[in-house]
Amino acid sequence: MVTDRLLDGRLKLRHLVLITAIADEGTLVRAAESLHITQPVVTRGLREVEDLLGVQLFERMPRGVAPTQYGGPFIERARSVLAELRAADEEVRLMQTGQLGTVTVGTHLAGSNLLLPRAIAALKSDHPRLTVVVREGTPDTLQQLLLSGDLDLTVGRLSPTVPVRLEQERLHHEPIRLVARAGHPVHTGTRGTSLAALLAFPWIFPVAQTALRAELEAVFFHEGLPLPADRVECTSMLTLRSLLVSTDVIAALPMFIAVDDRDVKILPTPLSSIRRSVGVTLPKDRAPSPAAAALLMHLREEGARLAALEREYATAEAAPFH
Amino acid sequence: MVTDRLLDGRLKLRHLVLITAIADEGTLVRAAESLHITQPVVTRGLREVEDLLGVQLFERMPRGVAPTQYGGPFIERARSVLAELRAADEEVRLMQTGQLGTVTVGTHLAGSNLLLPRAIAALKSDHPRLTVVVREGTPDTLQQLLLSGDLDLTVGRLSPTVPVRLEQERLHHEPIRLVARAGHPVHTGTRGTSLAALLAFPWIFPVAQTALRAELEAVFFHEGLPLPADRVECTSMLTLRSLLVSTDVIAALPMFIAVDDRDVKILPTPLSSIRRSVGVTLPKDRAPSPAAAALLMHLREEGARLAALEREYATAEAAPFH
DNA sequence: CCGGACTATAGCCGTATGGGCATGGCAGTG
DNA sequence: CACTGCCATGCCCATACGGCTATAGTCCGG
Repeated sequence: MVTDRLLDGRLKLRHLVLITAIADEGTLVRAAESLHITQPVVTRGLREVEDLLGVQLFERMPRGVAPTQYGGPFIERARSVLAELRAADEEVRLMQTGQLGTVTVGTHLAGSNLLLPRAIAALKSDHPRLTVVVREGTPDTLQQLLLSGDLDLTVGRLSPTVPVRLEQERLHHEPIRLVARAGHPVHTGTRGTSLAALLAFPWIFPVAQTALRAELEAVFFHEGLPLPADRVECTSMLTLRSLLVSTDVIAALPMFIAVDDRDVKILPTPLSSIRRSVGVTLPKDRAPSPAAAALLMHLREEGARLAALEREYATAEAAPFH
Repeated sequence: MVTDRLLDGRLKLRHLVLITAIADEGTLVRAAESLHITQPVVTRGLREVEDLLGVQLFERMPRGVAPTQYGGPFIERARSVLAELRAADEEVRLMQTGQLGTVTVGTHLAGSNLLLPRAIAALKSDHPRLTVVVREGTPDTLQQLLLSGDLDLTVGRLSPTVPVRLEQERLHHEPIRLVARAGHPVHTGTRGTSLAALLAFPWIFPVAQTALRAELEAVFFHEGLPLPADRVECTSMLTLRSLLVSTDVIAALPMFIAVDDRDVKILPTPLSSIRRSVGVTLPKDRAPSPAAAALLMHLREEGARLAALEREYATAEAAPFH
């Protein structure tokens, strides 16, 4: 395998630098100057390469040296090798500063509608060459991917069960609200909007095993109510919204998803116990890549902004004239 | 200029080989085996590169090592650098053996119709990747180009004036014959085909300054005849042939050009004094490039073949029943 | 809990490397 | 003819390079 004459250790990168310098300067003396060494060293270095290749690279002339038939192509190769190395160096540096690279982020519904898109947008305007990969999945799938190293981080509702080797960071609270379509009878109805009254309508429930589902069930249990009899379990956000606007279904949605949608109205029904944190989850042991760190920074920024927004909404809801 | 961390002399090609070996083997121990060195050397070498780059290239795991985010791209770069070097090596070797490269050959009419094309064809079937450049020109132009190094060699009628620093090599004799078109009156005429009788027709003469022209003039002088009154001087072979087949013109042509052409018939008029050698001219000082040497070899081969052909024709012409 | 498979660290060593200086030779040029 | 650029050669020297051995540390599987 190491049968190449060139790669058996005798040829050094120095030699390539030397060759290109000679080619650039046209003279051994000037090449020596440009490399801050003495001329005999250049002569010897050139000799070494030529002996190694068994070929004369430069023709010696009274006014300097000129590439031979072999020299020309070889010089070009040398240049391209050096350029490649410089590029490799540059690449590493860019990756170090997070200007180049890939960050793979997992998400599951909560946080993915506002927090993540905003953070990605901000990240991209900072570092356009950064690649962001977003993968959707259920929380436990995503945790697997995090642990196996296929994901840099996940954004979403923080789970109460803290898996070892993963750490969570809260970014903002995103309250859950019950919603129904804009023209839904409940908005004008006389039966009120108590949880019990809403049991008469069909519901969309979060699919089992999600944190939100568990919380929602806890609410019903806490109020001593049965789960709605007529319910659909749905993971697809698109399907969910379609059902929501075209039928009389009731759903529990993260507040910011509901707020953003004109065809959907939030019900005043209190769900005080459901107020869980949205944040990022990332592996505890290994440090995030620079790219991941950059995204994380923007997630924190946008998270803080959303937290401020939430406080506004909270006070607005508390006000009597709403 | 030498500000690159990578190229300041600390990074060695060894390191690149090392990195790729590690990537290939997946284990420092196996990499060490494949390089026929001991494992600590590999560990240290890897450390050196990582320190140099300020980045971890491989993640150490209990069962071996795995490329990090930085490692992957860098390994690819390293591979491509090494591949480039191998290619450079290969290229030089191919050029050395004449399998790759360029040979530039000059030619002026004689020899260019059979000898050169055949030699080129033979060369190409040997070394398909060899580039052959053919330049046409007058003998003195070509000699200039030979001396300046723009030509590797020329093929053509050997000139009697031997320029210093150039040497000639005879390949075959190519006799000159007088020719006329197939239906030309001279073939059936009663006035014979003596040179004197031919003076009545128009002629095409080689352009001044060529060896052939001088020789032709010498023939007329020797026989005590004036030059034909009606004559055209022509360098273009295409034009010449066109005139030859469409008019009653007489021309002097190298035998093998005439032999090859069905529309043209050779006149039996003897031109004994015109029988000059065709051969190659090449610079005396510098050795021919491998590519040029390869072409030269084929020129000699084809030259010998043509010389044999010439002997056949000569005996055929001498025979009484012709 | 031990053994096996890796990697990491430390210390050692000969020699090739990469540099310098001085000098010589050679081909144009004034 | 002497001068001026260049390149080539020879000799010298410190050091870093590229190996080695021995050993320790860590994780996993049985």
